[in-house]
Amino acid sequence: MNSDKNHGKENAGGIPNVVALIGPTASGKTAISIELAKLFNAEIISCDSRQIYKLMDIGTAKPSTEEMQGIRHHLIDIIYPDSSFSYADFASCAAPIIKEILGRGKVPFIVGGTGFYLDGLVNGVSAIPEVGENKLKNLREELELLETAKLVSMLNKLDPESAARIKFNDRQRLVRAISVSELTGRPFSSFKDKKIINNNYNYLIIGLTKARELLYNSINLRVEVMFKNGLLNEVESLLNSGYGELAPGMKTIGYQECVEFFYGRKTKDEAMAMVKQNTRNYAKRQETYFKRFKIDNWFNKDENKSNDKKIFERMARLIENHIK
RNA sequence: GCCGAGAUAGCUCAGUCGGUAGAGCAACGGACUGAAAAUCCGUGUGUCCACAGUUCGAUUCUGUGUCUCGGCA
Repeated sequence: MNSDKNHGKENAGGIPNVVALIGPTASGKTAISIELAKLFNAEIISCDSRQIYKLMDIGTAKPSTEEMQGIRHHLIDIIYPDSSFSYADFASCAAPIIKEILGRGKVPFIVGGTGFYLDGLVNGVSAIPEVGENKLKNLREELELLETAKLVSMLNKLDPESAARIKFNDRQRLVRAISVSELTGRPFSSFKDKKIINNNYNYLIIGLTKARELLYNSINLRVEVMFKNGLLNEVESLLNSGYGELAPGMKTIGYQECVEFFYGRKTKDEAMAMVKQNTRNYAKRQETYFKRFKIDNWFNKDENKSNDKKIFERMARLIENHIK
């Protein structure tokens, strides 16, 4: 899967170059990204839907200040766990930051595991008009009370195309499609054209992963370390601060299971086992999503430390060719 | 040692009034237009513990053995 192929682009028309590193959780992105950032005078834009949350450090494997080694990181710690942050929010926040970084003569380096976020930035998001957050929220809450069959028949009337495409049990997508159709007066499926939010940068996307079994081992180990480092305390203090299980930020692997423990629905061991299990399942979903980027710059880490060095060097060469 | 219960998919178990079997979880694969660490979909051959008996046919009934878990000693 690894490739030495030269991806340096001619960059005609002066389109600015941006580098992105994706990979499943626990693949080792953080450490290598900081080393690469040091080498290329880059600033990192986190592409991680959980590290955006303040007060959630241990369970999101957020890099500490020491780990960052002076490399500037963006889009970490930007909201509290009671707010949500959509992929469109990510695209519209990241675009101006990329511009700023380029303005400083530095390399914008997007790093993270939220493929959907990167997708929105690179391929654009749909231009759905603002309908008012409260209206949307109220309608959504109303719809969530309805039976699935009812939702399906509603969507069939409003937008048969979406109804045909959305899987029958996928209530989240049914509710979304109905609310957009209803509030905009246009079928949801009519918004499928994507709009590029930024200035259409020239992206180099690099992937970092591990063989499945090794990845699962790393995940299991990382979860144990999180518990040792006080994940339960972190969750307890979030609960004490009023962030309950319904807060968007708390719908996070590692947090939801610990909440179950504090509510007496699970033992500590069960909670930890569930965190491991859910993280493994999540990593698999991430890998499926990454396939849509159709990149051939994938690197497989293994247990051999000397290969880490080779991977670093190959990535560095790719980046060098891309940004020159 | 005796009495009872059990042995079926990687795990927990259901089932077959005798015609070689199926759920949940795991695993694997997939989808993804503002919740994405979210949400949802698809994929089930496994000496049905072993041996013998009955039977056209046994994973199913009978016997013996082995192992596991209870209880009593």
